[in-house]
Amino acid sequence: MNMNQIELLRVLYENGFNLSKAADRMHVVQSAVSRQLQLFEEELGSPLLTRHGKKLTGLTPLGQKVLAQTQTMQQAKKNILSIASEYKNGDTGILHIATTHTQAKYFLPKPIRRFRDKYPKVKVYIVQSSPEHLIDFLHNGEADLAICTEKVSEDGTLVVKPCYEWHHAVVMPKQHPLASGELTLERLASCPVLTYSFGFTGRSNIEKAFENSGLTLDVVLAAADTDVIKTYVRLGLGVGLIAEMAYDAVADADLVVRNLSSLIPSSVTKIAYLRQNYLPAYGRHFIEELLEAAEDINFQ
Amino acid sequence: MNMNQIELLRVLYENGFNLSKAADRMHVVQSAVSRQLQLFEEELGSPLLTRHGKKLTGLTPLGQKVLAQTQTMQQAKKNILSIASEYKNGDTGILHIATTHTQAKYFLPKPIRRFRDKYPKVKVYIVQSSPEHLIDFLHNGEADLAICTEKVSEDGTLVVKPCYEWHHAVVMPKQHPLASGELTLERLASCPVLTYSFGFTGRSNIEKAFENSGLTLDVVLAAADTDVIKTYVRLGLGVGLIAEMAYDAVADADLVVRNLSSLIPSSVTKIAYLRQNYLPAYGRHFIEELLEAAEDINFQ
DNA sequence: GGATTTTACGCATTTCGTAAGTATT
DNA sequence: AATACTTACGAAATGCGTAAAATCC
Repeated sequence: MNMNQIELLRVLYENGFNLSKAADRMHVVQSAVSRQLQLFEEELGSPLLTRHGKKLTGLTPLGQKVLAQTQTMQQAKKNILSIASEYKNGDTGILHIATTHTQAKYFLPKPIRRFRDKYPKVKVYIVQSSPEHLIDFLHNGEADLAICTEKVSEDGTLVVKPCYEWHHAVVMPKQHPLASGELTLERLASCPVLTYSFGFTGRSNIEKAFENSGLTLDVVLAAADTDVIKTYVRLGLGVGLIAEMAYDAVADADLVVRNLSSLIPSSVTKIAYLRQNYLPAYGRHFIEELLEAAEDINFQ
Repeated sequence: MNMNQIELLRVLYENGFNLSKAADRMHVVQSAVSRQLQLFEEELGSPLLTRHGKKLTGLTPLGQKVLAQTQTMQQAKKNILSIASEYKNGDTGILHIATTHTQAKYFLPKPIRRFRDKYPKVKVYIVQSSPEHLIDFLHNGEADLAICTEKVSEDGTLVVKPCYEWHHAVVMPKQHPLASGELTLERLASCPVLTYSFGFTGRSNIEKAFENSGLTLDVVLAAADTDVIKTYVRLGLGVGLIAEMAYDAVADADLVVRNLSSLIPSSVTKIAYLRQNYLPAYGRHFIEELLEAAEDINFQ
């Protein structure tokens, strides 16, 4: 068993069990990986992959379990290189942050700015995606940290730190009827509503609030992106249910914002990373920056 | 970076950073490991080991961190071989159980007997030691499971399952004054006491009970082993504070036993194993046997 | 027939072992 | 003086690439 065989299994998995593509990915010829796979299976005494004739079709039950182990091995290898690089190069490196549009635009700017002042030689790459994919990015090594509000299941492989608590707010044009009078779920339910797509930015908490009241929300437009929602609110399509921090007092001065903290359960944005993923010192400091920025919000 | 270099670091650590011994352990000549170490350090760009001249003296900070990673890599490698072996050989293998004398003698016999009936081809090796070393056995791969009452700190690397709850009891010769009348901590404190050594079989709970009452226990003999304690109780050295399940109604019929459940906090014996250690099916079934045997005790 | 995997064989690289040299205690 | 580590060099083993054959769709 050697590193290349370990890597091969993962690369095969990521490339539809296509030996030729896996060979390309690993910068060797097909015959080489074919041979290595044979040797690996021979050593283990059982096939790792299912075949139709010669063609590889998937993992055997054994292969699935072995794949899981190879992933921790490769993570450890990656960690070793990362640790060594940290010692050699000091405060240089890349931090891959998986997050959503809302966090990237309304929460991260300040902590990232402060982080960059302290660690000018560390590059910060924001990997933006839908919440359900953020954790995947952690697992497949495309991100070091995930910052998200929903879908963070604690399965023991993740370290999850609560970051800050926030509420939703409703935004609407100034002349809208909801702009005055008491705000109730009933009145909200009577309006066309624009809000986040399923799985985005606390959408599930919005659902929950209305379900508990036996009301149905009339969502006429769902978007992943607060700016899209605000754009259509301005066009008069309805009121926007957005994260409170996504309202900008200056840029959104033409809109009325009303807090929904008493109507919709608060959401908690969390920081997550793989327990087995080594975070260099600058990564840990970045988390500290996030938590400091979060305190400003939690105690405001 | 290859597997041998990874293994080398751990073997060096386990052999006092002695290259020659490490070479023996790995069944290669010294010059080979010397060269491999150089190559590894060269690849990482910094030394892993501190040196006085040519002699290796210890790990650098980098080496310490890398060692931690190499250990997870080797664990994963071990898991792969174990998984493959499980597929090839079915219900055969070895289960290494780290535990103390008390558990081995008074709790394990029944579940092990039942387990052996179901898995006759699995060998059960009991690695007996002091509680403080049991967890070490897990970490250095000498045991798959640990069964112990004390010193199980949950640091995230362990899976800890509570197994059964039990109390201490006091045993004494039949004519002893404590054999009749109300049992109190005061009366116990007035007797010479024989009990477990520090760190053994709930000894800390005994301490706690007396400390809370402001009483001092007069321990005239401490042993790791219930049978030793009972032997000296029979010689009249004092009363024995032992685990309730260590009293055998038949063999110990010459002794009086009195329950201390109202005086000394109950202890919980736990099952622990490394989260990252792959347990074959028979290992998981063994845990089930333990938990079943535990239920008989908990609900008796 | 195009794509994919396997097999065969020679070449290149890596790793090891022997042996000698250098440093440490 | 004995033990421990490094260096040098030839030998063995390992892994790769080219090319051709076999198989799949």
